[in-house]
Order: sequence, then structure tokens, then C-alpha cells
Amino acid sequence: MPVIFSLVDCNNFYASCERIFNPNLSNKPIVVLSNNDGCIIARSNEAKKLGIPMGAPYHQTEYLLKKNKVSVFSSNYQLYGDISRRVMSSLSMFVPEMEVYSIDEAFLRLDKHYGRDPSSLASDIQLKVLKWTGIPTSHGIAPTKTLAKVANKIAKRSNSKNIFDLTNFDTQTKILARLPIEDIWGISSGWSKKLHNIGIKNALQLRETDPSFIRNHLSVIGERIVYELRGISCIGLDKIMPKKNILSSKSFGKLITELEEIEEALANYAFRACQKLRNQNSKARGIYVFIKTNKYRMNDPQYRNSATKELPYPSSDSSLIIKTAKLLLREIYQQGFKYQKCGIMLLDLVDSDYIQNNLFEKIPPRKKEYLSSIIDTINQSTGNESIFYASQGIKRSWKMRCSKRSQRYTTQWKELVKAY
DNA sequence: TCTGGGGTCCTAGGACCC
DNA sequence: TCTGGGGTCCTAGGACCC
Repeated sequence: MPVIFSLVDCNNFYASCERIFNPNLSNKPIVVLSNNDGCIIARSNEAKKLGIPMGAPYHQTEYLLKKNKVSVFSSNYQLYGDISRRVMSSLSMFVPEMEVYSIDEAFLRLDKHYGRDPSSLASDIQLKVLKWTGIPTSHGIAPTKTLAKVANKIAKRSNSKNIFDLTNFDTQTKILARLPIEDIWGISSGWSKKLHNIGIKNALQLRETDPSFIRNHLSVIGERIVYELRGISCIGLDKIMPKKNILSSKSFGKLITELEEIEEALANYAFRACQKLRNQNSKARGIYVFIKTNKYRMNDPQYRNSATKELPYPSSDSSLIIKTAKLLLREIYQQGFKYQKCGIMLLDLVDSDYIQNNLFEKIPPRKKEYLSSIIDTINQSTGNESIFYASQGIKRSWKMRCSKRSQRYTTQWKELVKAY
């Protein structure tokens, strides 16, 4: 029996999340902004129709948004993350063989399912997810993940059902002939330029090209795409794997010049990264820290730098990681620049349960690790930042802007929906 | 004034070894 | 003119994704 994948994608996910608890917004244009209210990262269909572009800087589109009475929201990741978990767990009740691909997408293996017609199964799933979570979804069905992505694109365009079955080879041929290569999953502007230069403009042409020829131009990843377009599945379902690196970085709410202020922000990002680290039961073997100025301010002197350091032993202890991060920051900080952003990456993560201590290294102090996990527990039960390290500071002058955030309806007691 | 954040994978090339 | 050759490991950087 051939493999059948379905790609389930939540329609305009962040905008749909905002609508769940605010029904007045249905059929009205909505956009959601990135961190710091920087760019537009999600739009409802109504906003798309107004010609508001994806990724546009907010300040450049503000006029257009106001003129069309578009509702604007800052990102509310606590809400979106929680709704995402509900959607994914609803999906898994129908199809356990699934891969959560991103916050709003999942691949399902439909072929293992009881000989049911894939479209009708998808239709059942779609209905139940909407009922249970309030989120509308699109479903693309095909023999490979790459083709399922194509099918999903078409499903989304359809006004009626948002389900499209692309398992038939002749249908694939017709559809791919009309699909520009840059619309294929895995082919972005750089590669699409290369392909245009060698005369390949649509997905059908790419499918019919010799895979090894493509490999020479686009590495094995490109070669795999050719096979996937031919209906030969090369990319299977991935299990949820622990992250190999964890990054925490943000632009500051304003430009910063002083070391102390950057240190404070970095300590906070490091704290966040450590929480994520302990959440997946890992320890880090190294740390990477970077700072940079705002590259868009051409008239300001520009500076960016980074530094890496190995920890004396794999650790998830916030105090050690914050301390090390600050040391690295001092190495790279230079006076006289207006800094826009800093970040920390925890490198070379290993499972806490499988750590072999090097004979010649110090034994890591377990008490501190334990303290870190206690802090997590307290913060989880009382709201996010009841306890923090002194180095995280209280001035928080670097805090990001998010003036238009909706309530965190599902994760904060104080922000529950009120029913009158 | 204001331009996101968080990831993965692959390859080329340098360092090092015998 | 020619300056060993071949292997492994590591890292930086570039490509892609949402």
C-alpha cells in the first residue's frame, strides 16, 4: 500500500487564535505583529485582500491599517502556544502517526487508517478540530510530504472545503505544470534564481530533470525534492526530537549603549534559555553569545561580534550559565555603539540522564542544578517570573514593546475570559 | 522613533595526523 | 616545472523552514 501524507495547516493561525475569544472579529481584517511590534507576521484573509504584505514593517503600513480599520495585535505567544497544543492533541486522537512540524502545521500518515477514503477522513478531522478548538484548518493529501505541501496550498485557495487530494499522478502533472518553482517547499529565492538560470521555471520541469544534475547544483536536498515531486517519498515523519541548540535572543525595546543594561537583558534571555533547556531535560556543553547594532541605521557606526565558550561540565544551572554569558559579553562589548539586539545560544545539548563525567573534570555541583529546577516549579505554579536572579535586574529598560497584546486567556488566571 | 525569533541541515575548507 | 597524499574531524557560513 502506498504512503499517503496529509499536511494539516491552521488557517491564518495567529489571527484565528485572536478570534476565538473575540467573536466580534470574525469576517473583519486582523494582523498580528512580530516581537517588539516590528513586522506583520500574520494576516486574516480580509487583511490579505486589502493588499497588506506579509513581513512588512509595521510603521510602514500603519497608515494603510488605520485607513481600513484593521485590528492590530502584538504577538501573544503564550496564547498561540497553548491553542497549538490543543490542536495537535486533537489531531493525534485521530491519527497517532503524526509529526508536529511547526506551531500551526502537522503531517499525518493517513494510509494506515482503516482503508478509509483520505478525503473523508480529513473532513471528519477538520470538523472536529474546529469544534474542539475553534481553529479552521486546511488539509493537503498526497504520496509525499513535498506534494502534500503543494496540495495544502491548493486546499487553502479553495473557498469551500479547504481539503485537496493530490494522490492521482495525472492531477499532479497538471498542477505542477502551473506551479512556479519558488512555491515548492524547500526552494527559496536563492535556489529559484539558480534554477531559472538553467531554464527550470515550474515544478513539472523540475520533476522531469535528472536528479543527479540537480544534486550538482542544489546538493542532496535539491535532489530529494525532485524524487518527492515524482511521488517517491524520501522524507518520512520525524519524531519530536530534543533540540540540539537553544537560542534566546530579542531586539531591545530601544537602542542601548551601556554594558550594564545589555548585561541585564542578556541575563534574562539566558534565564529563558535555561528554562527551555531544563524543560527538555538537557544540559548544555557550550555557550554562544552575540551582540549587534541596528543594520538599518546606515548612519550609525555598525558593530557585531560573538564569542563561544565551553562549560567546565555539561550544565543546566542558571547561575553558571548567566555568569558565563556575562563573561563572554564583556569580551565582545565595545563602547561607543548603539546596540539593538543580543542573544545567547546553548550549544551541544546532551540528555541529562546520559551524562558521562570526564574523569579529569570537576564533578558538577548537583545542588545548584536542583535549585534551578525548584525555581522553575515555583514560577510555573505562580505565574512566570515570581523568582529571578538579581542579575536579571528590575529596571528592564530594554523590555520589548507589545502594547497591543490580547489577554492570555488560557494560561493566566488573571486573564481568563469574563462571562457576564 | 519603529525593520522578528527560533530552528535544522549540508558543504567547503582548514587543521591535523600518519 | 616540480614542492606527498589521503584520511578524519571540526567549524563557519550558507541555504532552507515556519
